Amino acid sequence: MRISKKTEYGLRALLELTAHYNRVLLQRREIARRQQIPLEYLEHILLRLRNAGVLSSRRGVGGGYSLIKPPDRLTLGQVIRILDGPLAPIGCVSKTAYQKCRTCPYARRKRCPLQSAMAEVRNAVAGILDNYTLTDFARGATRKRVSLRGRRSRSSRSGE
Amino acid sequence: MRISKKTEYGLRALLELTAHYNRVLLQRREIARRQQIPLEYLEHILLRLRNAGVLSSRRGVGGGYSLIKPPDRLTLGQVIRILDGPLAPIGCVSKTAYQKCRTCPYARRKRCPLQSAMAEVRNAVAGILDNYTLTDFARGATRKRVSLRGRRSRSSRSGE
DNA sequence: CCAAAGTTGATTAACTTAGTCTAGATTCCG
DNA sequence: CGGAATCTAGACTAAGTTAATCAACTTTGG
Repeated sequence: MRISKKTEYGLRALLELTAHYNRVLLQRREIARRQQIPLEYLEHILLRLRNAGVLSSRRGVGGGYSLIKPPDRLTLGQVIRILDGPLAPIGCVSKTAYQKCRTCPYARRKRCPLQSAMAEVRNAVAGILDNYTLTDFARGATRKRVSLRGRRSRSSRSGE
Repeated sequence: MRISKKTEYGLRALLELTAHYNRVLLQRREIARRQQIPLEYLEHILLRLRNAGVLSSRRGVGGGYSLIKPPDRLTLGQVIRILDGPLAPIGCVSKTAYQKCRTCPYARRKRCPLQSAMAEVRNAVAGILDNYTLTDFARGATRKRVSLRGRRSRSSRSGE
């Protein structure tokens, strides 16, 4: 049930970008230095977040990266899905990347024991990470649980 | 945050062994057939569960596998740790396999944002899986949440 | 034009996953 | 005892993933 280094680095990079939100652009070099991330590897991660619509960037002199949306509109769940894939432990309980069980002997019956158990895990994990904003994250605090309620962003309605 | 095929197969195999607890020994062949698991791969899994003290086995004619302990004394958390490793998303919040962060710039400060967030996930996951017994699992039901309280097995005091 | 900075894709080494295969050790039965 | 059934153990493999590294290219500001 691990997250990858890529995701760890990505989240740490977003910590820096959250602290600089609405200030100057942050350069890869600076992010890498402060968070002790290998520069060349960080490039890939920032690029991926950019292509996923999380970051914007500008090239050339004085270029760098910044968050596109305010940090209280982006959750750890969204970021982890971008970098590491679905939160669900198993495809058949994923809400954002559902996959039918192919060989499971319970596939056609009312309920599959594995599915019940893993669904419970998925819901717990998504319940935490989809309500944990970058703002909460940067604050190092336990999230404020209702921070997204009522102004749900398009992609985060507790979907796994 | 996936579980591996190995773990999936292992849990499905334990489903069969739970159903046969205190009856005849179950053979690999039979388990593989019923749960549609590649026989040779299943061997590895059963062996690993045996070496971890979960199963006992007997060779020769009429041999097979059986659970060592009653199925309400074994949790999904224990099984997943044996086959897939720690439940924690990141080493520095694991209770059963703690690893100090090596390069994290927060390592020496009061608190690390990543650690706070991931600890919350770990606790949620372990809270579910360490109280989900094979009996609950086989029943396909949501666990009875207090099933282990008061008679905690040596290895499962909510340790990740 | 030039230097700073992001963009992209190729490449790599180590590891993990999912599985197969072969040879050997036990056990039971006749 | 001999042989069939069954588990034990470890080598082997193909494909994929992880965690990088590197080099070439494009864009931007001055």
